[in-house]
Amino acid sequence: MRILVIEDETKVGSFIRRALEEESAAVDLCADGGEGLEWALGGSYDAIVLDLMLPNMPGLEILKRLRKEGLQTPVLILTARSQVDQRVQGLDAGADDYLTKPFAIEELLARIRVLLRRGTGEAKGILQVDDLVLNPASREVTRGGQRIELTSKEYALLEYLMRNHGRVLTRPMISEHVWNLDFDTFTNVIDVYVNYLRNKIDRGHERKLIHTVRGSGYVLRGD
Amino acid sequence: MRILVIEDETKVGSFIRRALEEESAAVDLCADGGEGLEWALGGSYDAIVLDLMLPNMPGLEILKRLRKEGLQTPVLILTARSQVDQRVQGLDAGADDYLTKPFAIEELLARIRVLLRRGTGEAKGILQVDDLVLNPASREVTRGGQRIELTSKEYALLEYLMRNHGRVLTRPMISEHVWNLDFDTFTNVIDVYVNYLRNKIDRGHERKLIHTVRGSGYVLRGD
DNA sequence: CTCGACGCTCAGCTCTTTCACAGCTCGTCA
DNA sequence: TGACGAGCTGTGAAAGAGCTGAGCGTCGAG
Repeated sequence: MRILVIEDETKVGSFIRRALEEESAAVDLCADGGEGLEWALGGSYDAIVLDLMLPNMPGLEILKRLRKEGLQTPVLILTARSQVDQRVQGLDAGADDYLTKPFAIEELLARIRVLLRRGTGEAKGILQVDDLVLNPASREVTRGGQRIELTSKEYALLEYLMRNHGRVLTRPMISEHVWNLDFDTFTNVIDVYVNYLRNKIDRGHERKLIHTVRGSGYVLRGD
Repeated sequence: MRILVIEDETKVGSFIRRALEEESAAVDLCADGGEGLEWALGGSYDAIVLDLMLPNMPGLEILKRLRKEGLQTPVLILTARSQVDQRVQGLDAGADDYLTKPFAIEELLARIRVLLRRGTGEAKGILQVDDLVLNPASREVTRGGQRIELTSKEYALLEYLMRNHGRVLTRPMISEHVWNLDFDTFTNVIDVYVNYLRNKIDRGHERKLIHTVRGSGYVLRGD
């Protein structure tokens, strides 16, 4: 789960970042409007949180440009309470939802989950591959009805695999989405965590869901 | 698939290289501008990734010279966020697309796929010859709906054959694009791998797709 | 402060993949 | 038809990709 937060107030920004990271998201925080636009265009994010009051470039402008470029990523805008008109303009410009400051962080998390769900088209936001089920809202994972306990990183990895099931995910892609690293670390963390996941998810099951694609990466697949 | 990456930051460069190689591309990495120009002109690449900020020679200069020499290879330029003007100049100078740093590797891969597709004119990037189908995005190959498992090299070879189906490909051409070797090694690896592919793709099928052109090379052809 | 959970590194092991090589087959041409 | 060379293929060695158990540092809870 890769999320971009464009917010100039550092306190608010880092607060949001922290909350999202505790939900196992990989978060990029950006305090500048123009910069934020570039990041959004190049970053393949799953969702964007956008403050409408920014230096250099008004948030509304960013939003319009993103949509003009054909970017479909869900955007949640933040506005001051008083600025009703901004909010309306924002929604018109292609925002998917809004929140007025000040807001409860719980509220923000909940709304982001809704947006993510909308994107995948999965019913009720629940991800399912074969008899493996992941509920992002409760962070609960089960296989064949059996509950599986995962650590934060394991969960993040599994969620990424499930949201992209059937697609081969290369190590650089995984490292970017789950670890938020944008360079090669020459470690085998990913292999290690895939192994952890296998032990918890595939061990003892007839049908394996996590498959290695030698020389390429990994793929989560049912059939 | 042969790709040239001209990028002086070694970390970024090797990260890109790795990502592309996991997509079965043959990658040449070059950290110097002048050298990069030579390579690009001499190398018959399918695509070029060009950082605009390079030592010795500005990336823009390289691009202009390439186009002046009549090279049509698709070029994806990388720019720093702030340098909007550079990017514009780059596009004017003949770049096919751009990406601003930092970018998600996934985004880069996706854009390169688009550039490659543009060349071949294939719809949605899916390659098809007779009932043999290759999906570069998911790295999946099927014949007559039947799934075929390929190793990395086998896949790279098949992709090359399919992107050039109907054309006779000589051994030096194959060796350059799939193995990234530019001299004759006096081996018969290519014959060996063509044989592997035949076993997986043509064996048991009435219509053979891989044909030997004695004294020349190989060709993938339907009917 | 202590303990356990977690994130991660590292090194040794396993098994696939890649490739060299040699003997074979088959097409071509005299 | 026979000789030659191009291409095919079975065998096995070497490399390397991936797996996994051991262990270390950090952080938060008790």
